[in-house]
Amino acid sequence: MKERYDPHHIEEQWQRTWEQQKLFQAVEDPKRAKYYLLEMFPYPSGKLHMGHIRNYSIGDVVARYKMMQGYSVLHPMGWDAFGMPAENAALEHKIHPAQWTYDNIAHMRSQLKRMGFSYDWDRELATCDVDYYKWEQLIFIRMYERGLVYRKKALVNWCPECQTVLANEQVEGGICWRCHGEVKKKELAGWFFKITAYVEELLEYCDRLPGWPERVITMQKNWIGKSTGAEVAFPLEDGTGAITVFTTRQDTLFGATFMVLAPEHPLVLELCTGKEQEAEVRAFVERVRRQDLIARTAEDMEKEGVFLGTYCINPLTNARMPLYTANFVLMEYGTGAIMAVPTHDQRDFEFAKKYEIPMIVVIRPPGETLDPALMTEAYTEDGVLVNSGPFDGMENRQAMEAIADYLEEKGIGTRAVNYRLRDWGISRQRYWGAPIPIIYCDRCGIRAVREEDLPIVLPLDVGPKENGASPLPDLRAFVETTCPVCGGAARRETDTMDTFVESSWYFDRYTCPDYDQGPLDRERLQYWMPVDQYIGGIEHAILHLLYSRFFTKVLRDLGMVPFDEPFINLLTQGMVIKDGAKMSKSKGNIVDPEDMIKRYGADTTRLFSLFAAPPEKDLEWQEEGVEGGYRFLHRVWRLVYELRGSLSEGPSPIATADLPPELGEMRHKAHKTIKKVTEDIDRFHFNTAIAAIMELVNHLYQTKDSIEATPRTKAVWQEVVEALVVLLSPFVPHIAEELWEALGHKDSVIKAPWPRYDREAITEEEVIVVVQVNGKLRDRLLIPVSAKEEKVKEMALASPKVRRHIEGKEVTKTIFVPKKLVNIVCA
RNA sequence: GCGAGAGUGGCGGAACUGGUAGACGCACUGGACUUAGGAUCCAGCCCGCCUAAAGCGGAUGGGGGUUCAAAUCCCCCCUCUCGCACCA
Repeated sequence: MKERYDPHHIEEQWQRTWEQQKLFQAVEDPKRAKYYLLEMFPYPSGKLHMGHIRNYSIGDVVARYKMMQGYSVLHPMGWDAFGMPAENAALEHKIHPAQWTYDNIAHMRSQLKRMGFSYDWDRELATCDVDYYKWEQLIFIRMYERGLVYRKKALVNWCPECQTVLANEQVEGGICWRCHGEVKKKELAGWFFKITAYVEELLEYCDRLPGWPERVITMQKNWIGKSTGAEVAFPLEDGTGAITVFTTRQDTLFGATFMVLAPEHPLVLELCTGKEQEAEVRAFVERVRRQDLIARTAEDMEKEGVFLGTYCINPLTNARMPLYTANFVLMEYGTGAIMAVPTHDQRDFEFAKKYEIPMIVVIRPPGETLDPALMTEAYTEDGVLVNSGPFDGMENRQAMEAIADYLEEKGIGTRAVNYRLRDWGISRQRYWGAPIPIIYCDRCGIRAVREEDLPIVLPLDVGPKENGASPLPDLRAFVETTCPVCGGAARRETDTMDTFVESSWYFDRYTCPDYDQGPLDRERLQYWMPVDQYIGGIEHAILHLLYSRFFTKVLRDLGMVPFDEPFINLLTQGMVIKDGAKMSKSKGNIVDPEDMIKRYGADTTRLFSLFAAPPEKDLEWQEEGVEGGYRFLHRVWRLVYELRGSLSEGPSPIATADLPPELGEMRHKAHKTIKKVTEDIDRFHFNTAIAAIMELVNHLYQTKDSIEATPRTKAVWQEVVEALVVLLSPFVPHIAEELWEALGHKDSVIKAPWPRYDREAITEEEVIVVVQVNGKLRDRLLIPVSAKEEKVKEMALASPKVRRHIEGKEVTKTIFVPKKLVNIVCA
């Protein structure tokens, strides 16, 4: 054993050993309980960043810990390898996206290996491999057959920068999630996954995911955005039809005084045609359409609209209601038309004030009356109905039900449910993605590729065009094909799939990455899935996590997977921060993991990222803190080095009972540490687990020189130092292996069973009992645990420090908490 | 505006179900060893009174409450972070 700890000397050596011995190979062993630990796979952007290091260090602790506990562990790694950056790099560096991607994968793979993560590399997959995406194409076809995929022309989110369509989930406040550019609206045909077919189940199962963070669940529920109310038909005055609206406030129906249609609503132009307002309406619609998305949905956007020159009839009051079109009504939600109740909806109120539309109060606040002329804002709270015919005097909550019943009876409307969730648009007008397996035939229409004709291989002999556009539409060899039905000439779809499709099922494929009879090998899938613990960033709270849940349900209904939800437990780790801001190139506050490894080694890098903050919180990267971790590892090394002569050769049984006090104390401390570290890892408190190990090391330093080396001492030292090394191993595996070997072991430390604490060793014989007078700490007493309540109270009262404070006072009460405290209350 | 979470030393953070506030680490200060040390070891390190110690008092964003006892529970307020945001 070397005198000094030298991480560079040992780390790569152990990494080679692990690889050669295939120590982390996952095996489907029916005799053992399985544990599937998964971290979100990375996009191969070039090199690892600190966020990756943190994510994967957290995962590795859990994986190694579970392995040592005897679980059969699956801990895989792979690459989310399709996507835009590869195309950008292609243009910038004149390199093919595939080349760029595979180069990056090679580099990042070596970085991951250099960190010593316990992956089963035999299961590695890259989503841009045909062997992966061909199965995705098969799933697409199955979904198409079931009507879960459809094509439609729609007003979609278009990112001019990325030159592609984005799904709703991929637009954050009008900004592209990837390039942060402004998103426009554009009319375009594309393919959609019918995620709305599963909306109820996705919502319902939110409450059956107790292992997920509350806030992720909340975000998903909000995104799904279920609201219940009614659809009501308002007949047009001229009898030519009706306008249907969705409302959650049917209790305010008697107060609806006008109607508003979204500018994109198909009836807008039809209704104003031939009216004197026509020109004005057309101009308004044009103007709103040109407004960009962000401005139009901004909160402070002035509400404006124009009268269509037409009226509806309120089916309950028979009142005439003018029809408007206005910028604040969205075509995407509900029916694209609303009934407006200015007295009880703030938006309608503002609009009505501006255009001087009549207002009728229909809900009276408790003990008050409202005068529309005097109102300065809408009254949106609960109350009692007025001006509502037969419903007058009813509580509005009840009126919601009563009026819904009434509408259904009269055939005017029905109860209805609305969701914000829209179908998932998956067409991307990009090259570097999985081709959508569809063929257009002039005679037979749109046809799915036949299963036996799969895969539709993405041609690699072309790349993005000079202007960034996809080369596929111009590539005759790709586009020109034959119709699977009539055999005549036909064209291929040239859009590729959203890369979120790949990441929606990769975790399933890890269970059987070599399976060639279909997407998934049921037997192996059944053994491993669902994922026991998933770890990744909060930024996927909706996107990837919602899509994956949806996909799981689809695959279940296609008979491919036998479960409802993919991830039992989810841990969302915080960001890595430097100088108070997220690490980013533009801020210039990047710490490159590569530098950290060069300077301190992988173990120190891992140690700091686990010690500096609990996983779910943001982590501030501090160089001094890293130094501290490095120092600690040196300290551990030196401890083992100095004790190397005082250790026994083999294990020998030890009983706490007959040990001299300082040895008993040492065992006591060691076993308490085992307990603490085990409990802390179980609840992901890695920072306090490491702190506990540090305390043990400090204790050993304090006692080591005062203990004589007798055979019995050696046995205790051996036990304690072994425990120390084993406890450290999930966090800093390389140094642990080296020390484990120095302790005389032939097998890897990962083969050592996770230690169990000895109940007897952690039993306290004496405890410190705190004595308070009127809740203030006055003394601490060392008291045998066996001491009875009366005895302890007696001792407390006898303490001079206590007596000083109760002198001359009357003791009214004494609180006794066994093994903890005595509180003497006096007047 | 709505929803969620968080405010603890100079800093990162501890404190599981109310029971010693500040574990552990960083930074800082002093000492030892040393040719030297930014290596290592030991000690100190919330604030105030006091030369110091003992002692006493104060302290977990602010204010109030419950309790023998509150960082922890309840109410009000302030600040910050995140998510949603004209969703009818």
